[in-house]
Amino acid sequence: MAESPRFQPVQPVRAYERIVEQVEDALARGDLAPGQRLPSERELVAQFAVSRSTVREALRVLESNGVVRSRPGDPNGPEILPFSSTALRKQLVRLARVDELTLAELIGFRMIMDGAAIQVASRLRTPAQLTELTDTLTAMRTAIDVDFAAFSEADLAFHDVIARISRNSLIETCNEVVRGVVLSLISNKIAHAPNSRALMLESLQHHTEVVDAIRDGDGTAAARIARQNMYDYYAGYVPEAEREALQALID
Amino acid sequence: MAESPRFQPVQPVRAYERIVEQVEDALARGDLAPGQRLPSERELVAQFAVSRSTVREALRVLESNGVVRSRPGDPNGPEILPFSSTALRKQLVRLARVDELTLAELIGFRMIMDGAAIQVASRLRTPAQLTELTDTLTAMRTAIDVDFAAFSEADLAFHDVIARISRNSLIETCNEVVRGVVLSLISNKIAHAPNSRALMLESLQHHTEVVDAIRDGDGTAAARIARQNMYDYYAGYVPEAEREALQALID
DNA sequence: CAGCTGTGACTGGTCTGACCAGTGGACTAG
DNA sequence: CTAGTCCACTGGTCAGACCAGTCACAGCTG
Repeated sequence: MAESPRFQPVQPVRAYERIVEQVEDALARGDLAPGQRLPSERELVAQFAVSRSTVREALRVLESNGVVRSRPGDPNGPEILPFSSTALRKQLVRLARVDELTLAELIGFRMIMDGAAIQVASRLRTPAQLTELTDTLTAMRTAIDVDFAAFSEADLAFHDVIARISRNSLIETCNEVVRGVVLSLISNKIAHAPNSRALMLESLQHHTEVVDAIRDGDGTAAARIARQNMYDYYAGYVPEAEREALQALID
Repeated sequence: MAESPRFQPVQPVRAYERIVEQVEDALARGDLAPGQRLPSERELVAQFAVSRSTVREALRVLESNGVVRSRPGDPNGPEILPFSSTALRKQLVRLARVDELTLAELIGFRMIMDGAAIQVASRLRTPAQLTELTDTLTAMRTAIDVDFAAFSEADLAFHDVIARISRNSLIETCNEVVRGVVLSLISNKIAHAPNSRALMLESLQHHTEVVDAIRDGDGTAAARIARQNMYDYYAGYVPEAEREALQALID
């Protein structure tokens, strides 16, 4: 033989995988859209010509991936869900536990992403978007007197506006996911919330400085301030030995 | 009643979910480690006191999440897998399709992450690590004469060293995942590989400039060069209207 | 007529038991 | 000690059954 073709290792394809594949392809092609319904399990049994066990295994995988949701008794069948970052977060949490991701790595990640989003935003922002930012600042200010939860919500809204301005939803999705992981790690390790009002005031001050820098159009400064703020906020939870890598992110 | 406690919406917990939960908890606690084996399905039926269907649905979910792998006939039972970014990538690909993530967003993400890693690396690098970097450069140079695949491999090794120096494996994991998504998107849309040798030479030149900047300890410059290089490399695939957001990342 | 209620046809969740092709370790023959 | 055979066991799939829950609708009540 002239040349042995490079063969690929082959593993058996299970029936339920073909079903998952077909559903995901239909979703990618647009034949299936969020909000639509899948036929009932027994109907799928007929369409795919397999047993109900097989259909159910496929549905369990799709459900675990956040593609569909089944509810018993629902005559409309399983529902196609809109994308949510839940599954992404789940994988990241797993990565954090199994691969021994440190808190410092997660915070460093957020410092990078948040700083970058603000840098882009200060370049691309329109005057209207700038006032939108200042509006969220006032919303944060009033939320301080209400509740810590309300303040968190206003904070989220702020970052949401930043993400919209920077025209990169991936950044914001990652930010949100990692933020959730960080919070869960911290609340697992440390019972905190000491003097939350002072924290909120400080955070508001920081955000105000960032918006000022964005107004000036100085993206580098805005990003530096944002990273510094996040460092100040979280560094207390990070072992001293790992702080150096975070400080290196600030200049 | 004095104050109505805030009730949580409740959804039924299915039996297979409890099984998944128990396995993942055992993994998080360290009672189960990659390489170990789960009991066989029929043994699990006895231990969890449920039917085989239920056990199998749990195993399908775990398998879909990259936690275990079942092989028919294996008397040792399902294998606990080490973490791999495959599941993470799967979710990201889904995000890209369903949430209409643009190529520009993905590339912007990589510009940010890669630049940040290089910035940290130029601050933290030891002399030994610096020579390690130059070593990978020479490896890339020799790989050019071999194969494009070999060059890609050397390129990956370079970024691996960067990640190690910057002490943040999350950055590198995300980089790798997004890189895979970008490549799949590009190869789907464009049949390319024109004059690959010139591309490799140019890429090598860029990497050399980055290492020079790292040697000088100028993190800002190193990061800018890296981002500029990535922009040059990918901008051709991005619609002009979306390039502005990428350019804003470069300064 | 509007509004409530009871009912029944369906849903998904779980179980039982069965068959098959394939695997790998133990056992045997050399 | 090695090479080959064999068989207990594995996971993949199927068929059929039961249950609790949901929802649409017919029919009743005011």
